[in-house]
Amino acid sequence: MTVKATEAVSDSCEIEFIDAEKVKSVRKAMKSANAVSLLADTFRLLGDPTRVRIAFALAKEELCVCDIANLLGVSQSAVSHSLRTLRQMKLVRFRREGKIAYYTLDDEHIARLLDEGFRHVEELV
Amino acid sequence: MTVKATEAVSDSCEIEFIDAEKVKSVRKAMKSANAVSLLADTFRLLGDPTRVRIAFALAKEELCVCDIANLLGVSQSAVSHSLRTLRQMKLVRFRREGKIAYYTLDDEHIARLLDEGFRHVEELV
DNA sequence: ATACTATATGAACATCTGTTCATATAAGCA
DNA sequence: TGCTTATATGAACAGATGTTCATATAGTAT
Repeated sequence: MTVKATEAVSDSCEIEFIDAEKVKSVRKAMKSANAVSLLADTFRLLGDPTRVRIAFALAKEELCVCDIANLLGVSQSAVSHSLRTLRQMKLVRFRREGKIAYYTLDDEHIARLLDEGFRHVEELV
Repeated sequence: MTVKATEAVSDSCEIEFIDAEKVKSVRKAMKSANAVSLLADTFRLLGDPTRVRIAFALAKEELCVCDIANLLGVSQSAVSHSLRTLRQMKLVRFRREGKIAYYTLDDEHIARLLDEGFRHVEELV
């Protein structure tokens, strides 16, 4: 079902499209570059064992920086840097109580991402 | 509610724990290092705009390498490299039909990860 | 066989990322 | 005022990552 292309990329393949119909429908459903970029940023932040553990811990309990560091066996500085990037992408939020900063997940989507993700990897055995 | 610690990390904070109870309960719930590592790998793979778009496209339609490359405006080589890493983490699977390799998402978890993720970023406005 | 083509892959390169170290800030207490 | 401590952050460095380029492989057709 090879069909002529309307806008093929020169470097990709010689023939234009194998199935132009499917490509067209997917192109129509495709998310905006901005949404894709934000989502990739979100996943990239979670693409690190330390931050996965931080996020998982914060899904269970509100915790301060010090307790997170001790829980994970990671330096305070490393945790603080990680929390900053997580904060910038709105994955976590925090409140200050005197000297202590308490962090939690920012919304339920993140907790569900973790759940769904763990369900996936548990199938990998 | 500061309590004595049983196993604090020296480099993290001077005092041992702010709230040992919460830390203890989180520690009990914590996933294995292996599961965490696999999940971080999974997220890291999706932490790239090109691969997010590939995964999203494959959530909609089964597509060959050539059509993915044209759809995204990316070189065939880049797509093939990306598909390889996605394949290695069991995020996608493929079937061969003659010269052509058709790819799809490997399981429903990945599609749900994308959905949940997009729902999160859409709240970032 | 040869020619063509869809896909795969190794190497190289520039860019990005996570941690460490040192230091700064800010809050509580003497 | 000082002293202590919980957190934040900038700089730097080693290691990882995505793309490109060149080339290899595998399947079709002549």
